[in-house]
Amino acid sequence: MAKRYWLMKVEPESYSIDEFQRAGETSWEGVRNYQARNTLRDDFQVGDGVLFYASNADPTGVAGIAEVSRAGYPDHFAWDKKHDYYDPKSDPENPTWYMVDIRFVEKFPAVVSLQQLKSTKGLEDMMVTKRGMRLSVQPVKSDEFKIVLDLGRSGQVAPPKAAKAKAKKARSAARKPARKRK
DNA sequence: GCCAACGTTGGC
DNA sequence: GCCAACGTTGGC
Repeated sequence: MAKRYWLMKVEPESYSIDEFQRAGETSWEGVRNYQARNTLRDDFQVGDGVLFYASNADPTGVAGIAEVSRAGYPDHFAWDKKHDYYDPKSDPENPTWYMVDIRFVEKFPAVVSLQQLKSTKGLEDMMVTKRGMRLSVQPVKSDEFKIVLDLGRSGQVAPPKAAKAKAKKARSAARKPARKRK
């Protein structure tokens, strides 16, 4: 099987690239979305490349690189009643949720911001650049991985605020009326 | 099986 | 903190 590439999201508040670098390796538990579960369980292979993406961060974006060090295995945190990730639906005989392990590879000199990803040629199809994309484990094409890797290693900084303001304006223009809610 | 309500994600 | 987008739940 050819090497594949993934993007994994995490909020620095729960796990930062610096913590990851110090630890060297970490388990990746707590994914509670079926689509992401399927990917972890069925598609992750040892040696696959991972873009470590910091969400709700400053700046939000790809902070570095990891590699898969253990393929999908049952998320045992789902069976721990006292744990936040506890889920009574998951049966040890037939686990609902899966996790993987990843190993730290490198931290970029500067985060490749979401804004940069959106404005870089060749990354137009990356899922993470799509509005409203919440999937926490996403496939990445090898070409895309390469582009992000080059950007990250170059240490190029994010574009000026003007670009952000422009993007924001375009977004609100596209916004539809809110759904009615009680 | 529909769909409104709800809870969560996540950019800003 | 705001709020749009999304996934899940549950009444029918």
